Amino acid sequence: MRNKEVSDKLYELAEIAEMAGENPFKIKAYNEAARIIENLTIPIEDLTKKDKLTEIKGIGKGIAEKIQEYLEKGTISKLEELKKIVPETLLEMGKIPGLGAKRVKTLYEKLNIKTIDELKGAALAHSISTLDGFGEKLEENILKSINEIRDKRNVRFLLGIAYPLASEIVGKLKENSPVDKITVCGSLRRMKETIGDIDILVTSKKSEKVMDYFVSMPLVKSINAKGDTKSSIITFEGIQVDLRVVEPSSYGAAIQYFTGSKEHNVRLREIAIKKNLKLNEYGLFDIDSGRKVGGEKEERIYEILGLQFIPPEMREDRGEIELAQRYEIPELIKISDIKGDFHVHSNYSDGSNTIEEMALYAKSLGYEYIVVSDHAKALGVAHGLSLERFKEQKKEIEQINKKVHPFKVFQGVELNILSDGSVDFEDKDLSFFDVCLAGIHTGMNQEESQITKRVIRTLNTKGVRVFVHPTGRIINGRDEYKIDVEKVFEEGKKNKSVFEINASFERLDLNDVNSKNAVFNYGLKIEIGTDAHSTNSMENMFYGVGVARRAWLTKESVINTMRIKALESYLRGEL
DNA sequence: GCCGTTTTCGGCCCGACTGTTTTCAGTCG
Repeated sequence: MRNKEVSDKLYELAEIAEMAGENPFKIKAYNEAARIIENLTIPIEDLTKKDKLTEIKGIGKGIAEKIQEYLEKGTISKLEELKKIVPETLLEMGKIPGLGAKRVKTLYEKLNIKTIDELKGAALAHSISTLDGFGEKLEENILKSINEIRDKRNVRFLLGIAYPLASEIVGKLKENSPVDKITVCGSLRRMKETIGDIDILVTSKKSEKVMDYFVSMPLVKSINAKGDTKSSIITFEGIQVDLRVVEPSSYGAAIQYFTGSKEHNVRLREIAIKKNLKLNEYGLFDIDSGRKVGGEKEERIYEILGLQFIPPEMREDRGEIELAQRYEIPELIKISDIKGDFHVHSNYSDGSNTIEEMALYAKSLGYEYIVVSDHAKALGVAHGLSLERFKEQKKEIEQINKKVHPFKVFQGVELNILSDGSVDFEDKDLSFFDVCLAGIHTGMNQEESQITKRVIRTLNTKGVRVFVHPTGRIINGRDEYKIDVEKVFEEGKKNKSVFEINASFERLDLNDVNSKNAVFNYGLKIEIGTDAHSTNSMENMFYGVGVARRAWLTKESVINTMRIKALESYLRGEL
């Protein structure tokens, strides 16, 4: 699947075309096409072969030809031509806050500035402020930004770090300041795997008091801004938190606006225009009369636009708007649908709690079961267990199950997919377990064909049912290993394999796009497991459900929404 | 460059902020 590659190429084309001063709407079209392909779940090369590219909305004749050219020759002639006019180093300059395509172009044309170093030199020599439209202030800001860009590097925080922090702040604001309504918006509300900053929206009759308290919270490291309607702080973790106070009559519109995504909002405003309405963060207005027709409630905005309400997690303009127009938004899976955690560890391997402690904690979360899936022997660093140890474990589990009945501990195992695709134990021994999970823990640097081949061999091993953390990525830490997910899904379909959404917030693997692909294009089933190594980590289930919701999944696609009896039948292959 | 329940031509989201400006361009989200 070469979608990512093609979409990156189109983004690059858009960036360079912008620097070259091409028609802004052409650039918009390139960016739009890139984004669509990025989120596409079918391989772009298949569509190209079947000559079906232009059937995708947003891809016309021109871009289709460019994609075809790229897939065949590895280059796009238009892009190569632009590169001759625009030095690629200008793209780096464009990333400096305050410098966009227009200013970069002017700097290049008038002062022949091509690199950040040259830019710094020019700023220090005060030659930038001599240009029309450039002033001393801008020159100063450019210098400041150049110094900042080196340590900033667009940091995004993990959902699992930002979410608890946001909840804590909301709790404090409710408790200690006169807020009426309060909602967390932005990518956090959409449960995106990483978060740029935290946006909190409130209504209040005494906004100064809310702001005073907000900037004085103990977790505040520094204050960026403090005003009547907006304040902004940085916490000790380095996360920026923005707080906005809005009028109650605009609250719904503001929530909608600040939840995004940007692309989703753009589509909504386009729909509004067609209905002779204007949508902004203050409300929905009739264009002719200027009269406000909505804004207090978010649901009402969707309703007036002729749309079914769209859950925040779906708001990425990946087809959810079309679905809402047909009133076909599915009933997404909820945390309360989860009946058990499918992937936890105990102190038999590298977990820190006993099986019984894990079981009791799971019970307190309202679960009916857990699958204890300790590491098998090949993973020495995690105290992987021999078959003999698993037999001892089985005895203990039987004892615990008597105690915690009707709650049930299933005995699973997390097998290692070894470099040749075999696993820790022989095939005949796998039936010993209630369920066998398998994952890659070593040999992650192999070539794509090799990794894909070994996973396929494992999926074809009788007894192995679940493929855990299928792409191996650690967010902000390690890239996915090279694996042909399409081939693996295809093979999974033949073997009725289950794929994991690993709910550990450093992994969230499968991610939203892959999960959606697995379920909607291959009919695969998903298991959500926290991979918890201690009782508390079982709370991360919430993030896994977030990924599932972003993938549009209903509870029917997720096997650990089943009750015990149904799951037992399913694991026996009866369902 | 894309698109069409008024359109195959003429549109293409919206507002805030900043800095440079006496009415606006550029950038950003």
